[in-house]
Amino acid sequence: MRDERALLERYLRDRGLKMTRARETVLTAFLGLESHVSVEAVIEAARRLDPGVGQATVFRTVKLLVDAGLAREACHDDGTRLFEHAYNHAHHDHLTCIRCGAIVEFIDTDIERAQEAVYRRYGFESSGHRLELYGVCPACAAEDTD
Amino acid sequence: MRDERALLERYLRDRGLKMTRARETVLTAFLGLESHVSVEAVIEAARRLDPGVGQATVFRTVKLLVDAGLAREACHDDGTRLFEHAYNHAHHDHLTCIRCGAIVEFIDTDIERAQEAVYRRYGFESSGHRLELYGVCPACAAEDTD
DNA sequence: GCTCAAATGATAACCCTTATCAATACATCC
DNA sequence: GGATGTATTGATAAGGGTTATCATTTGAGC
Ligand SMILES: [Zn+2]
Ligand SMILES: [Zn+2]
Ligand SMILES: [Zn+2]
Ligand SMILES: [Zn+2]
Repeated sequence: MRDERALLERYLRDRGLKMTRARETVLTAFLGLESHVSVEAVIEAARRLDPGVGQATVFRTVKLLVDAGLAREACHDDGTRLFEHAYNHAHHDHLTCIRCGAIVEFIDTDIERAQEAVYRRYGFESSGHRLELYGVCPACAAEDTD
Repeated sequence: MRDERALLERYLRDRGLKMTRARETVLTAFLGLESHVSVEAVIEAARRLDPGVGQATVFRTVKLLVDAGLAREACHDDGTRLFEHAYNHAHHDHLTCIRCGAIVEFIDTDIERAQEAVYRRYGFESSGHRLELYGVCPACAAEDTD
């Protein structure tokens, strides 16, 4: 939290932008939420801290957080974008339950390595990837057999 | 084309729906396009065949094609959904150039196998996945060095 | 042909996101 | 501390893609 705030302040200062109360509110709200949140969830959380914050400001600030390296866009499959913490939160992929929405974060070195091989095979320079595995989690599968 | 039409007719008949001129137009338009097309592209193609077709109908029909197994939703990263042919078009993943938008379709058995291992590791039942690799294609990379 | 439910197309509504803009808040420099 | 000038804010409107509404038309089966 200290670190994140310092990181944002530095990011802003470096490009002549200002650290404002609204931005502080949005940062605090975002950091207080669990990962994979919509902007709407951030808006609600921010307004619990300060009811007057405008939604346009939250959209703008979340974009700032992404640029500053504090947030990262995660899976967005239904038209709504989701964001997760990016600071001290290494790259990972997602395994999502199509029933209950549970999300498992995982990193698999075999997959990562094989992806690198695909880049080489086609002569592409890598600039990131998005991998979402969909399935039914153990809990939901157990309900099926009841 | 014969097969696809028969497939759609059967799908419709099986659930009391009707094969209409508009649906035939949309099917023909979609099949005549190369893969990874937006609904808007299908609308344009359909209206070249029959200017009177409504856009709502195209949206509805594309959804039907997906349900019937003739189309599949592909990558949609900017808010616009893309669709590709699904009949006689096996599963594959995508390698996309972030400069020119070129798309390479690939299938990598190592990746597929490693994904199965992830499902087993977390006890999930697999129901499909989406893998998009992003990078810079050889042509665009060559431009950079000019 | 007749009948009735399904389908159409024009339009409005919807959701998420971005642009506009006058009013305000911030950092810097006296 | 106070003035200055730009960045930021929040309310609102606009935007793009998609879906809902609904009177009218079309299709399949009898
Ligand atoms: Zn579940
Ligand atoms: Zn995550
Ligand atoms: Zn390229
Ligand atoms: Zn494809």
